[in-house]
Amino acid sequence: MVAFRQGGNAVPNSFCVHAMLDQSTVSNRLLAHLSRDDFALLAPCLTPLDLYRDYVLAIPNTPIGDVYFIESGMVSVVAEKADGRSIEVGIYGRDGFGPGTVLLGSEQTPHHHYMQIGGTGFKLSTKDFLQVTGKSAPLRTVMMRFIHVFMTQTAQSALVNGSSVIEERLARWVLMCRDRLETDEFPITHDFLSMMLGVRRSSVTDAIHLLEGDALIKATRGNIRILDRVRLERAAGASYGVPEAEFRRLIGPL
Amino acid sequence: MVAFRQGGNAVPNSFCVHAMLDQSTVSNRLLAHLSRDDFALLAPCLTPLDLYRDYVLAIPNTPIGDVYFIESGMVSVVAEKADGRSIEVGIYGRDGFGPGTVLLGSEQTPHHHYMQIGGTGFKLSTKDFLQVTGKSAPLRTVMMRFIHVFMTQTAQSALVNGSSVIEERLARWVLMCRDRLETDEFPITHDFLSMMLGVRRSSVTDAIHLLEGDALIKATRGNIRILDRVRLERAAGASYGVPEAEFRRLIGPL
DNA sequence: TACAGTTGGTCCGGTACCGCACACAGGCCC
DNA sequence: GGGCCTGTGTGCGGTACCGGACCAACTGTA
Repeated sequence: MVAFRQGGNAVPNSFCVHAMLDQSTVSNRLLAHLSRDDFALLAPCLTPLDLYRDYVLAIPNTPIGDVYFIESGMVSVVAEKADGRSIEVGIYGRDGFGPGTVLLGSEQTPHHHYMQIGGTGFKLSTKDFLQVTGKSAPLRTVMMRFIHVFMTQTAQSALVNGSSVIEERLARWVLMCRDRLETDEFPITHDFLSMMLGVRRSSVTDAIHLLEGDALIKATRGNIRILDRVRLERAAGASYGVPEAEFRRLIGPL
Repeated sequence: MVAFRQGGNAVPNSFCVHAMLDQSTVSNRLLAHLSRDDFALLAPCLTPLDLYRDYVLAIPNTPIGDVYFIESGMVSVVAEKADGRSIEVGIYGRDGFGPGTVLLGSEQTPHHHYMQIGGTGFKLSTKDFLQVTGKSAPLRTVMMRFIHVFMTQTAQSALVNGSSVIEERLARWVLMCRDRLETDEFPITHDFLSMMLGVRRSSVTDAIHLLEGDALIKATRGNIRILDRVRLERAAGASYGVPEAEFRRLIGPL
């Protein structure tokens, strides 16, 4: 779980919970890259919580009450068509926060945000988040830059959905997941992947077999393990890398 | 062209060009929806210019010198893969400005921005833009909200690229184009459309024939005319409408 | 140990779209 | 007029992926 030191007594007041958090122990990249002062501004508002699988961070077209910083696990951002078909337009984990739209002047998002892979994180109320970001321009800039990176990721999804075969898109997804989880192995079913990629479940099975055939990954029931990261990147081809490079350029190492 | 009154002499100084512009005559929706004061802040920095077809507003991964507000015509935002394949991730016209990334703390964008259909607009230097948006929170909010809408559009592109047939996607594109041009007829070739949609040129021809067969559009050499807007929306199905609704909710009527 | 629920492997016919190629038509310049 | 470029119509074989179904294998609970 998360490092968490109480300063005095952790009583919520009208504005923030006075919980003292040690910046050197957080694994969220945005929080870690904040200046000491900016972190001190934000930390008292953060409430650590367990983000179990399927935990809902945001419901489409519904006021966003809380903003989340992820420490571990992974969030899927999913767009849904009126006819019921849906597809993942982006993911974030310890590299970011969400839903970012609150910083763009929209108290709603048209997308689902939910934990695809369980983990932990912090939450703070939208109100507190806007108040704190309103106080510090550098802090706001870090958050904005993440939004830019996330937008790039969404654009990349649009690109590969329209121009890459499933095998490549799967390789991309696995790599993106790895980047955010720090592990080579994570729980995921073919069924979920089929929703993420917007394809048929058995097409995912086929694509997994292709990657397994090249000894890039090893799939077991409800689980995928990466065997050869470098060659997996090669398999993803031009699908993978653009938003990741933007992250490093603007924020820092993943 | 664009209504343009000079106040005194239009000499550039170190900060802004002092050109007086009448808010009631601009057709850009963002500029039109600004408060009188915010408009007065921005207007002196705006230089009107002709945005001819293929005019480049932004080159990928290159510092953005100028920001543009579109008065007429249409911009394509295109993502390109390392293997050369590219696809449109969004469009904007008199509904917006670009490249929005400068407001998100990135002086670059990974995407191409260029005039797909020629028109007119205003430009101002990135420096001026940031200075002005730094002065007024309400003005910044309007710009941010447009970025949110554009992000929604990109996400919608990801969704339909992965889950809709070409005919539907073409119908969506034509409708989006119409929304931004105020005309039912506009110049576009099958070849360009094939790049936008990320499909084969002859697949576009086929899709056009399908829509023509239902008397929804009429295509002539290098030109498309909308015959029945309502039924065209029906043909686009669930592909069309989400970002448009966000625009109306957050900014105002198109 | 039996059962139920979940997950994965596989097979079917069907089709949307691909890559490529070639012919033809509209509009322009000499 | 003749030549030329750009844009459009069309055809052919190939394939990636679809929708749907069924069964086998694994896993948790009784």
